[in-house]
Amino acid sequence: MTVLRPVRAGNAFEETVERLLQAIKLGVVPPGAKLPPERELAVRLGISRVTLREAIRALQEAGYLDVRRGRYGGAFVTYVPPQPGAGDLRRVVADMGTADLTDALTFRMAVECGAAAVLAASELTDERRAVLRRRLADLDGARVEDYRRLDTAFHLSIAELTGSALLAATCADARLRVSDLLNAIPMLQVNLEHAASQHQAIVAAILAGDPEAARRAVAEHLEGTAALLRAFLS
Amino acid sequence: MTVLRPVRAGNAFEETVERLLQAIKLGVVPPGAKLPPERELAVRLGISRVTLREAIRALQEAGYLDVRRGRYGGAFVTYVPPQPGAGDLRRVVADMGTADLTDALTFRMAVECGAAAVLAASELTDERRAVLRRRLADLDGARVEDYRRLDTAFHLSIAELTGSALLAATCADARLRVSDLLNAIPMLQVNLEHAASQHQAIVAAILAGDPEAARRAVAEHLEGTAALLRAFLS
DNA sequence: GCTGATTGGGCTAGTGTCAGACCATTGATG
DNA sequence: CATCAATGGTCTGACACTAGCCCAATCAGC
Repeated sequence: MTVLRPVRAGNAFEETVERLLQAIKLGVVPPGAKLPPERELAVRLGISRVTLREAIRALQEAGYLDVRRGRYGGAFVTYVPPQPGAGDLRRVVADMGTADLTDALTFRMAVECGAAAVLAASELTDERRAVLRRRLADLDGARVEDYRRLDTAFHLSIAELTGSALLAATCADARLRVSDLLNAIPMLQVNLEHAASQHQAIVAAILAGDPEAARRAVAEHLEGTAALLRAFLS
Repeated sequence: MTVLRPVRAGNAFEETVERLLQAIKLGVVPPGAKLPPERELAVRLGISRVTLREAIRALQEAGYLDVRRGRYGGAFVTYVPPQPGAGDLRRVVADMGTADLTDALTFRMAVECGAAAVLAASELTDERRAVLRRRLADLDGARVEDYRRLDTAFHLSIAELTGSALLAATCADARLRVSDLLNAIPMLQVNLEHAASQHQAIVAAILAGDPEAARRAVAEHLEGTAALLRAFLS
């Protein structure tokens, strides 16, 4: 009876905190940048300013934001994704729980594979092809501290380019559910090079209009980190 | 900025109505059956009984439910999916709007293809293989009035069998977004036979452990109805 | 026909959330 | 140095939602 699940994940405050954390951790609002003004953000999130401010204050107290008043003020992101040591990963995996982890990994695999296949099967305008190439190039030239953010941007742009807002939102959600885990994985040179060639394969398959190859390329790419994470479940 | 989208789709009442309608229209609670008792349902939906009752009353007034008091009472489903005439389809498609329709179709394509591929790639227990075969058999032997419900059950069971609650919920959501459209499509003998062979191909690919074939089979299956619906957009 | 368990129906007090108005602070600009 | 636009900070009255309690109806089984 999966359909009679809870209607809402929490109260408005909790969900807002979660959403802002998503924007911060996924690097949608990078370190040093500021969130949109409260009034505008409240409208976009579909909540009242009061509730939004409570959420912002919570994140401020938790050290994610620095809030400044006055013109040119705002809520500035102070959070910088931690450089992981190997010890962290075991803890983060344990924190999440086996069931949630496998659920999240399965979910992400299905959704991202589906998005890539759909994108490959669609007629792509030159403009959209350019966006995809651009994201790939950004990632290739990324400095280590920007890597996760640009990697996220690359993966999300695949879903966004399908033109489906629902699909984009779902992929963002799937990504967030594993972001703490990804952040805890050490970035080794071998892995980065491996990932880079996989990213290229994904883009090549999409641009070639080959859904099967696109799906396979994404599956292989995700299976790498998934296997790594599952290894920590024992 | 897909991540700064609205935090909630509506108030608790609206979302509850939507969810119950989902259960009814998808046939999770078939005609003549009754919803769980209010107290239990309120807990499962994570809302108060007051709000739940408002939603139930709305559905009662809209003719979806028949509510009876006393022991062995409850909220009984009276809704029977309409036998469509061709004229309805154009209206339903127009009601939905071009953007929402293409979004929903893209979303469903991605999510269901992803689920089938993931399921095909996983190690399936004999029990799970049996469930899949059973759903297929149910559908083959279905009477016309049960067809949509069993078709839904078949499609959803693919997502559920992956073991990912997130994926199952997402597929249910995707299905609901097109359910009004599917209900408006006349069920012609040719189409049903066509669908039956496609369903068989899907199951065969999954049981054979072939993600590529599974994805392709689902894509072909969904593309049929998608093309039909898109034709009504002109 | 009684009885008791089960279920919907209704009430109340307390908390969460909202919309909108107004105040306080900041800093670029003239 | 005065101004003013942009932004966070605060308050208020109204409405939505909740938890918990008790009432009313129904019907299987004794």
